[in-house]
Amino acid sequence: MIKLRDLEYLTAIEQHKHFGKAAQACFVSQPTLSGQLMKLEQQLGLQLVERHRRNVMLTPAGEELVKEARNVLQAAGQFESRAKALLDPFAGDLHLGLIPTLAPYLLPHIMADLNTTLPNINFFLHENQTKVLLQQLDEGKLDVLILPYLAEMEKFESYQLFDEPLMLATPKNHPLANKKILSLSDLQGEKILTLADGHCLKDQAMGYCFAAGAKEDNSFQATSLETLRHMVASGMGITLLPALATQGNVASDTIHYGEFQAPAPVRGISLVIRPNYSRMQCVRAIVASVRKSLSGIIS
Amino acid sequence: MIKLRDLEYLTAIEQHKHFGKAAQACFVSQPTLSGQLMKLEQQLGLQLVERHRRNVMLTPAGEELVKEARNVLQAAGQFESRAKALLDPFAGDLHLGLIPTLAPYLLPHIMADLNTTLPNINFFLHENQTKVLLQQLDEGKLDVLILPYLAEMEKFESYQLFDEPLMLATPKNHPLANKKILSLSDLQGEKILTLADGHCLKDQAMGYCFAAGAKEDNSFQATSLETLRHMVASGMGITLLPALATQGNVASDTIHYGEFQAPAPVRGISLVIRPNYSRMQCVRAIVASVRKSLSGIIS
DNA sequence: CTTAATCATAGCTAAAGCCTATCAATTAAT
DNA sequence: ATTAATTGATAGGCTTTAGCTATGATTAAG
Repeated sequence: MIKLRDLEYLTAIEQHKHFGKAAQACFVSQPTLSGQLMKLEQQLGLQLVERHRRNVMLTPAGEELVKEARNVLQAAGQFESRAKALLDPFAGDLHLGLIPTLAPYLLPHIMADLNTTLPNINFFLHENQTKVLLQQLDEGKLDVLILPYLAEMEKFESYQLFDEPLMLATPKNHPLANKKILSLSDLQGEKILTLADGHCLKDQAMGYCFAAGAKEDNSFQATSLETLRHMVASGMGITLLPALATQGNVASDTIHYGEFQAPAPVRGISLVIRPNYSRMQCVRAIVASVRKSLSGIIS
Repeated sequence: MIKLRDLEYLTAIEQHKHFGKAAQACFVSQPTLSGQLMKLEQQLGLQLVERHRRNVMLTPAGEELVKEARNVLQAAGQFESRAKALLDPFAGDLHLGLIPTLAPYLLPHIMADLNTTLPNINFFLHENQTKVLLQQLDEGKLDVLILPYLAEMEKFESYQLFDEPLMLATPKNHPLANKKILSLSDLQGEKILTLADGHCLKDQAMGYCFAAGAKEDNSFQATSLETLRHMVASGMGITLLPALATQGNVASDTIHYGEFQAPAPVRGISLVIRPNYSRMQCVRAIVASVRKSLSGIIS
């Protein structure tokens, strides 16, 4: 296998037409350069340099190969400079995955600060259900997930970001809308509107509801939180909504969002990465940024 | 300095996503590839590979650098294949220098065989006076000279090709034209037409003439052999012409070419190269070819 | 004839690449 | 659940090689 150093020696010879000066330019001794060049010639099986006391000159083959050598060295230089450019741990593309019940309500709160603290990161946002996100994370298509932590994620590495309370969404005229102090047990006997299968929010919310003695309203399954919200607004039932989705006074004239007393149902939002993920500095910065952004919004 | 082998390891990892298989593809052991790749990462200061038991994947930086690495390796491959193509010692360009008093008369005899025996050599023909040719040979602008050997060429390497006799060119009606047996001493008292200064033929011919007691005709100096020949044809004098220039019956109706008896004046035509010239096989082939071509023409 | 310049040679050292053997962690299977 | 197999990392040792200094040989120049 050819060696880059030898190509440097060859081009130096071409440049200086003098072994001593060429060696000096390569920061090696003259015998070293002489020897390596001879080895190169031997390896290639052809003479590259005509050696005369007063006048070193390249053979035609040498001239030809110097051109090729310069190409190789230039490519190698580009490799190194590209590597140097990639050295900045806070630069490059980063693919962030979020679930649909979180993305539209969380992103407005966090993107501004993320773009400020990591100005050289290009964020690509991917919205998908948990199962898909985990698959894509594992495959390397995604770098970072932000979603409710589940036990099945233990093979990954995760950082707790914040606990998002689940609020009770009821029509304004619903009996529970007036209850000052709300507890899960108040749900006993209620029928709860739910999201479609596959949304982890459904599983989580219904987990709390079942435990409290509520039932799923099987007559309907919403495919998005907004659909769910509109169903509540039109008086078709009640449901649990994550706190971030209740902010901004959306439909606040027709829907009442009730807060449960402790222990309130929550979903623990975490940042999830592959173990050994290469850009830990970046991850730490994201964790810090998101926690900071959320600190004023969710206790 | 980056090493090409490391780039091969990197691209192999990218291809196989598996250390063992990548190592096998590179014909090294798995620990070797692992270690070298780690060293490369350390050297660049950035992680290129995410290592998982089931699933090796490249980091974004790794993906970027694999592209660069392939560029480098491709350039290196081109270097090697170019070197291989240059291996043929009987191929490539060859710059041949000849003097004006030889080139037009010799080349027709030798080029056919040269092109046959060295079909992959491109001959470039350069016509100049000896001094210029030697200078250009020394500078590497020329590869091979064919000219009369002079003592000042001893710093070069030379191969005797043939001895070219000098003939006496006289007008048909000149007294010496009828002499059957011609010797140098017959020139005593004659005035000899000569070439311009700088042509080595002048020095050689006049050397013989002076020794024989002839004189230079200072009233005129020809700038080419053809001019000289025409001057003889028009009866302006006599001169010595190299044998090859007298062949083909040029102006044979007005000029008589007389052959000297032994020891006849000759010029020894040699092939001259730099010592250590790289294409000796080629040179030997040329020497053999020229000798062969001339064998039937000049004893 | 001597001096200076220049490339090659000799002998040595230190580093680097590579190997085998083994470990540790994970996955798959009995 | 325990065992077997897979896979990348680690340890230790061997061999090659790139590099050095010192010196030699040859040529050009004063």
